[in-house]
Amino acid sequence: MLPGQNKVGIVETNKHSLYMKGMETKKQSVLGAGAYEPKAVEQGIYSSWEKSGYFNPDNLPTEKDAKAYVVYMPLPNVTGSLHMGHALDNTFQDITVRYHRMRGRKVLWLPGTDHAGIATQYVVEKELRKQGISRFEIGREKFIEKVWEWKTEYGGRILEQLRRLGCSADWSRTRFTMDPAYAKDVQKAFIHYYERGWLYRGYRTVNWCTRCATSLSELELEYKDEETNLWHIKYSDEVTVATTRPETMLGDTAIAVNPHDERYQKLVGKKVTLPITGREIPIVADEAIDPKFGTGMVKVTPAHDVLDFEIGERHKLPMIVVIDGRGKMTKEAGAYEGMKSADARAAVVEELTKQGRIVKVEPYPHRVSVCYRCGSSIEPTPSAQWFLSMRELAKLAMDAVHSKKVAIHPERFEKPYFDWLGNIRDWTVSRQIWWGHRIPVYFCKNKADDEKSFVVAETAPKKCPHCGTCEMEQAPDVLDTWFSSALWPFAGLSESDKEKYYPGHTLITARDILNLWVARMIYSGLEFMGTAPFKNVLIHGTIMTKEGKRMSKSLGTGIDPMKYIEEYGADVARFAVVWQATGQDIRWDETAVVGGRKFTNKIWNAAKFVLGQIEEGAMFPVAAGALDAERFSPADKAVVESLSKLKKSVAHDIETFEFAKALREFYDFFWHEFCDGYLEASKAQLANITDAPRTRAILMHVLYESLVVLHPFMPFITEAIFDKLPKKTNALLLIEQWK
RNA sequence: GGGCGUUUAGCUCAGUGGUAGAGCGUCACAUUGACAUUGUGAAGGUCGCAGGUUCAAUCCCUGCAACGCCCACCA
Repeated sequence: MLPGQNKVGIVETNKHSLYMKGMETKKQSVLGAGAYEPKAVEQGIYSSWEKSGYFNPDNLPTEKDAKAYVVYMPLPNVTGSLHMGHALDNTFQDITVRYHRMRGRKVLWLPGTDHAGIATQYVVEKELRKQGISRFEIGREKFIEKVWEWKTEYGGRILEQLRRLGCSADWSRTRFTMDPAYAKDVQKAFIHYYERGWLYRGYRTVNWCTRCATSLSELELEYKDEETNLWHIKYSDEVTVATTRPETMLGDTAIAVNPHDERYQKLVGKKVTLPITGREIPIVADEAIDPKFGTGMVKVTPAHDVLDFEIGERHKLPMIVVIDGRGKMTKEAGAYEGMKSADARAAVVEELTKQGRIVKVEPYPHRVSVCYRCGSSIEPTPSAQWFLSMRELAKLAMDAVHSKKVAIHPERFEKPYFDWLGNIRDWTVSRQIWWGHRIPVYFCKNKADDEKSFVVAETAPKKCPHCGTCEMEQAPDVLDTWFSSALWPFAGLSESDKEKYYPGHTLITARDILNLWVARMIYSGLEFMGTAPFKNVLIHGTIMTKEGKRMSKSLGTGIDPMKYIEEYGADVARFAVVWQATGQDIRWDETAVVGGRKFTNKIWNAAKFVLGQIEEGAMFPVAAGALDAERFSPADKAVVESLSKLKKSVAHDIETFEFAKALREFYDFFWHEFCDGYLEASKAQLANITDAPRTRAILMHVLYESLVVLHPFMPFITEAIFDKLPKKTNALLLIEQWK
């Protein structure tokens, strides 16, 4: 029973009221006299849903041949807490999931969390640092223990928040990407790729975060604008290069020019002396050089620039490492050893200036790459890493979308998808952090220097095939977090579920992880399961501040959806989000929350009115025959027809992912046609003895159908009202069938 | 350098080849009435700018501008 509710309350007689005539003995609405109070009922309703077991498709009272409808939840990071993006994303998912459950499908919404390697390690390291502990002091094993502790304590928070939002995911199947069964699939995938010859080890210049001390893939980089200089440095009378990074010249092993650049063709094959170090380096010709930029001559530092590394490979240039993995100058940097690279830059410029070699300094706006997790600058650094060849996998992913086996909505997002896959480079999948899936690779201890003395296997071989004596040692690297999340649609399922609940139907997410995650799930599904993991990808808008700025916790521009849930209830938060989510990016507007609040009030009061009119013994839903269409008044006819049109339209909208449109249509119907129009008209009809029974039936009919149609959007208030309807069974609106 | 998106009422946004719409806000009136978290009504828009197609353009085409986002191995 709701607070403020009064089961025995009697409606006061009202002599001035026409429609109340003859109804003095009617009971007050079972919804009581008070306003709707979401805070008082939402948690209770949610737990009755959970207790019912109907979030689990295996418990649904579906027809034998009911088709499965599966949605894989985009994995929130264990470090995360609910933000507006999650609220939008998960409300959309919940709408589709609740809708299809009501349409009789066997619905599974699979939830889980991602171990989020770098992000989580970063958070826990920060926690430890507060206690004055560095991860190196306590060592790998102990550190990982700490992360697990942290995960146990905080990792479930976001899932709790999703419950508060009303998400009807099957929590009994919740997976964490480092659960043993999941880890098994990750290992298998690694070994599978290795056996196919697509996964290989290489020593290359890769993107390296100097703070996290690990490699990163290109999708894990972010960019920051920086004002720097383009220094023109004269190496000799004939050779002047332009660079933004003078300190790396200490590691130069060539000068490159475009082969068609007539100015410099005669220099190709000659040598030049590198200032400061005095080393002689060759001048080579390479197509990658743009003759129009700078002087048309480029210093080549294969160890500290990804493009230069490739030039180096083509011309078999040596690599000289002058900056280490922590961003400090190495022994190779001579006098600059031990300096931070930024300081070395200043020192090198100073020295070159002294030597009169700086011939020009131009201010140069530049974009530098930074780590997407910690924001530290990226230092390209050579290291031994594992790479996944993307040629075949990218083809699988492209074909799936070209053939429309996977449809991306809106279609324009196909372009960035194809652009990325079409120009893809091999994926650096190894990371030098501790928190994550350790790669299933074992090295021979006795031939530690031999890059080829390893075995790829699920467990350490009993006997080392390389030396025959050692116990092999597992490689220290872990996998890129996205390597494991790419497997989510099947690795998140038990073996028997893989048969029943793969593939899914629609993946709903924001555009920022289209390639990082969605593309990788598509080819992983195709490679390992033989089918794409879903038929549709829905990319929704991004929620920004009202000023059009990105919502970000660190900038203090974020708005916490929990605030609205706590203050006005989940339905209002969901309403506000969906109301605004028309497809474009959203500039968050508080007035949508106001609208939602007013709307819940409207629904509650309309229901109160209808329930106050029904007679003893009346039952929901109304039998079709009771509607007596023959005798419909124009108002009756209008509302019944509108409702039936609305129902079709909302169903269509949900199936085509037009959630905002659906909600607005419902809003217009319910508020204006039903409340402003029919409810008012009904008052006169109820006062007339011949019209009253039919009118009551229509009121009941419209209320019932409205609850059904609105439930996917605003599940709590609709369930709260449904609960009070006199009806034959005690079933939940959650599984009421939308017919 | 390339691509994409947006530009409509005071604010946030829908929308359509033929009198321009919503939410919120504003103003007036209504108050024992399911609901004042309300009702009725009103004010408020050369639909970014310039061309073009058309009988007709806010909508289609071209160009421009502003804002935003993404991609790129021009150092």
